[in-house]
Amino acid sequence: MSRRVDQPATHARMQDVAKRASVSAMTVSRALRDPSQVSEKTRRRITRAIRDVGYVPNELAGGLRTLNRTKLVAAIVPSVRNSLFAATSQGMSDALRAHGINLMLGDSHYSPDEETNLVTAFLAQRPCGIILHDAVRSSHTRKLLRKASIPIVEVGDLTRRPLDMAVSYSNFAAAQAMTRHLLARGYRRIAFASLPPAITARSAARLRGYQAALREARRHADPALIIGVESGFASGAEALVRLVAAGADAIFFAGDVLAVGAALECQRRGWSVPERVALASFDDHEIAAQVTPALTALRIPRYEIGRRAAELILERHNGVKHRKPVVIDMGFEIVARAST
Amino acid sequence: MSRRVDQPATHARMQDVAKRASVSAMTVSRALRDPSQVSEKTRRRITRAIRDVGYVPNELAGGLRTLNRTKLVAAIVPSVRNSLFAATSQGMSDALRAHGINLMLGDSHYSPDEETNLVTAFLAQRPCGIILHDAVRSSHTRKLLRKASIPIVEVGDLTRRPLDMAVSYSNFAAAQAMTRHLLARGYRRIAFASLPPAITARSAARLRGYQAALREARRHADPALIIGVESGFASGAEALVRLVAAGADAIFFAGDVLAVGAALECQRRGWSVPERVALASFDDHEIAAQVTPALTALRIPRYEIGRRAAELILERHNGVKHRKPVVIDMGFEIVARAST
DNA sequence: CTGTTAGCGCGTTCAA
DNA sequence: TTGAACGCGCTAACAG
Repeated sequence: MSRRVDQPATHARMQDVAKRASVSAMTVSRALRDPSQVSEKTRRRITRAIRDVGYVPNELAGGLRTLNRTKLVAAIVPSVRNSLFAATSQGMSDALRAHGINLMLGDSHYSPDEETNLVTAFLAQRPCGIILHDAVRSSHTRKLLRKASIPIVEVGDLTRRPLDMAVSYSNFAAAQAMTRHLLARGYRRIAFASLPPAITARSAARLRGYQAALREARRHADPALIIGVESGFASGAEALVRLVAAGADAIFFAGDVLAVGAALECQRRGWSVPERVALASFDDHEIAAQVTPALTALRIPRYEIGRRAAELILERHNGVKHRKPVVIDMGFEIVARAST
Repeated sequence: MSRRVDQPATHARMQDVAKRASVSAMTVSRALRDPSQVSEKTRRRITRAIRDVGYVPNELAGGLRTLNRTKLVAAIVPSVRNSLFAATSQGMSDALRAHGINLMLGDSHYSPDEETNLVTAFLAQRPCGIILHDAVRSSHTRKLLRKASIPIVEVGDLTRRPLDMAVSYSNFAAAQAMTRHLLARGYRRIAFASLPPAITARSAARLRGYQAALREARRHADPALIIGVESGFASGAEALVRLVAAGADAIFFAGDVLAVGAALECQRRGWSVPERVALASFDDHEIAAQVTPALTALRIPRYEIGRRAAELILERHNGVKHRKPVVIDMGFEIVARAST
């Protein structure tokens, strides 16, 4: 060992491998990145030496030298544990892993400020790409992102002017489609319950979709039938009671598991669905199909969105030139079930 | 700019900031890491210059220089999207963020081989700590982990001999406690349904806990009442039917959302719970409390486990010497509800 | 309080 | 096919 004594134990360096294989570090480097440049015999000695000393290449140093970038893609979602965003994260993770790139994941707790801080913290790690669920508000941060000149994908909603690229479904179109579905089924007093302002941008787009559908049908949106509620099953149950009291004959729950909470509350109260009130859900959680009656829901391709977003970054990484701006609409689907 | 022309745009360097503020790079470095060492006036110039050029410190280079480590903690869970593991990931993420450290997250898809590959890929990034949900089997990989000489925390189960540290609940004790609960309620033919072999280690520990409780009560475990099933609501429903047919008067679902699936199936069939059959769940999913009747469940502090695991890494990082081996039992709780 | 020198581990470039 | 020198961006150690 040429290393200084008194040093805490650390990883073996390429140099250590080289010494053991009686070659130079350079040859080890080549053997790892393009084995064809190294003779069979030398290669075998090196491979052995790598195992012997337990060498793990230092991507930190390598990244600094080559691109000043790590083989990491950073992603920011509103919540790590929320199963909807987790599905998207899974899509990213799977696609990236297949190409030897790893995922750096953080969440904003639905706070624009935290998101801003996280962006900076992530950029400091020099990722080779970044995926943002929500649009970044701070103009300084947007500037930093552009300056980073790495591929950026936004996935929370379709946007006309992405920072760089966007992969999503349209919150507006999805809400509009579900409202049309309810109108087509003959419901006249369709209520809309969505999450609180924290996620304004998306909630607002959904509300506009709902209103647009009503307008098309020459119907007036009764303000008493539009409410914002907290997340969670219990909130769904509460919203149900309030909206039925306000005369709703159908409720479109535009977020989280609200619709499931409402469905379970109907069971407890013995309210028949959809006779007394019809229920529709924004996301098709696995549980939505299991309650009685099964819930009509929008199926959003969340996993696929994550996968596609990661693929875009990989493509760019491999030199593919996209004609900017790239905006990919991954669509959605209405799964009509017994609740409407 | 001193940078070579023809170079693709890239981040500003500390040098660029220094030039703009008419100081040396070293002063910029100090202003960032210990502002008290720099005069007020200089500091202001530097702060301004940083904003002007949109400088984001390069942790890649800094990490290489200081510790040969990034400010990243790597974590490997069986599945990114599964809400149970996601809760643990959230705990890690929150605790780390509070200390300016980021999370590198990957999943093994429940495969020991993929986990092994991922460990190597992660170590190559030189994280300052690593959190593993499942115990690493490959002895070569275990060797690499030890050689990395970074804090390692295992969180999937309590173990006698952790690689380094462990934070978890005891799968054995939890299953034993729930089985005792069912015995105390007077059930005589208690069935056990758990997930398939992929997660053997934990499933096996749970099975042993179940068997131990029966033995204590001088009861024989009827092999017909012990089954392994796939994950998902539908599997829970199927298992319910099979086990009731086999004469079970209580079923302990030792994994995933099986118990919820069974509860919903009981509703559909009009089977009264717990009269016809009692149901108990391993994890206290939010939905477990919402179905009718509400499910008795084990409350596992998954978020807290993630948080504590991250904290252990941070402590070690800050020089705290733990008396090895560190094994922290975070316990569990039985939430008795109407289903038993 | 501020600047200079040197080098973290690797890969590019050039020479042998 | 292999090796030596240099530098990626930053910071520890030492000077001034």
